[in-house]
Amino acid sequence: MTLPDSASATASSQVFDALKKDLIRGKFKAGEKLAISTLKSHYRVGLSPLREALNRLSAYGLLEQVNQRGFRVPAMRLEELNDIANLRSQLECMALTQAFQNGDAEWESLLVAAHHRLRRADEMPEQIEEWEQAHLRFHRALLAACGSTWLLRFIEQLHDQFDRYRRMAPPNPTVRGELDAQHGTLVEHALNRDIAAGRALLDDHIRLSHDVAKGCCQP
Amino acid sequence: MTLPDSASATASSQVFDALKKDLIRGKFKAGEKLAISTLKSHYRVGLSPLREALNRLSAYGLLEQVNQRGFRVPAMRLEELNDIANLRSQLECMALTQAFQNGDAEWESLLVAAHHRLRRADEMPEQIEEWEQAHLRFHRALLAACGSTWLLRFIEQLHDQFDRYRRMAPPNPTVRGELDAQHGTLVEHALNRDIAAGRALLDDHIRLSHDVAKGCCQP
DNA sequence: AGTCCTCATAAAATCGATTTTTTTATCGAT
DNA sequence: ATCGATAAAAAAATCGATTTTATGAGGACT
Repeated sequence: MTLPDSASATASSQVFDALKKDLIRGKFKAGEKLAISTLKSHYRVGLSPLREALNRLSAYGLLEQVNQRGFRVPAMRLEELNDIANLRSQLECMALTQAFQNGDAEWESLLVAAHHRLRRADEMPEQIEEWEQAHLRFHRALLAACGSTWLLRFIEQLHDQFDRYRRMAPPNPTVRGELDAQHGTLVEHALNRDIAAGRALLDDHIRLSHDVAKGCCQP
Repeated sequence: MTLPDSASATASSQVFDALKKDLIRGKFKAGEKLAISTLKSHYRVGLSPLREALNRLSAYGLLEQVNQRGFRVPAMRLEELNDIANLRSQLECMALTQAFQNGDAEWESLLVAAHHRLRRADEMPEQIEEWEQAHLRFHRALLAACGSTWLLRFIEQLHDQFDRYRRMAPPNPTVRGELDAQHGTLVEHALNRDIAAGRALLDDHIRLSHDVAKGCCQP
């Protein structure tokens, strides 16, 4: 008897998820070449599902593939971080505008709920992964009502890219407190449908995270 | 002795390219489920490279993958076409602004060259694939100098999505002539660095293509 | 010394077969 | 007749082995 899993995970998708998480977490060195046989034993999967996951990850932009010489973790370049942060700011402000216009009561309550979970996670600084997940979900919830599937897709992709840099950088408790406070204010602006204030604050928020993330490129 | 190929293509990347082309061309029915064994014999490749290509294509958004039940060609929905066209317009106008600001002489000459090739292709209406390639390259060249790798990446992805709809729609010779003319005017605006005119025209251009492409959803 | 070749090794890519899961077909019970 | 269970067939996913290609060490030649 098999469990009625939400979506019975194949080995491919499991190792995809695990690898994605580890790549964003910074478990691998930037620029490192991945040794397939090592990954195989580490993630306990066969060659085929592993290669399928690696192929998906390079199409997603978390790996680089060169044709006859395997897979490589992308380098961390300040120039690219700037590109990611700038674009992220533009796209998220675009989405915020639409979300504030289209969002209904259901959106509001999901956003408030996501924010509540994030504040709970703020209180337990030792559980990093829980906070990271709550944080990602909060930002998703903020823009979820924007109405554009493709915009959300690109924003998610940029967010993952951005996090790869941010999580590599040394933490800054002062700034961290400020960032946390901004989340609450963002919710207020959302409930007030104050687009101008929301955009300005989200832009600040990303700029501030950007400053933190820069710490990973020039030590 | 092996040929010093530009980048020795693996079976995976070859079938990826071929499948991508066929998907955009509309060789498969929308919503169709892909029969792996059929593809295998059609593209003359083994299972592993084929599956790797399919995985890449679903990460790219040209296929949908459901975990234990294979790969499916995405349906064509008017709503999605609208989303793609809107976002494409926004992102391309963004890129155009930056390209007009940053573009140097090299950019100008590559753009003029790409336009020249496109006009040549216009003259031979029977060679569709050649025109399609020239057209894609022209639009790439127009925005190439924008300076943002990630923006270009997303635009390329949206362009592929858009083309899947456009190429399914019945051709409209009248509009087609107008669209062709717009390409020339876009080059003029680029050389004049007239950002406002360029954005307005590019927006029109996409809107007009959008109208044509709509023909595929409601026959 | 430096460059170019050759061979040995390691890694990537591919194949064919096997295992697992889904889909379809069949049959019996209500 | 419809529903549900079961068995057979088909398809997807995975494995292990093989083939192909890149990498690196050694040696001959200029």
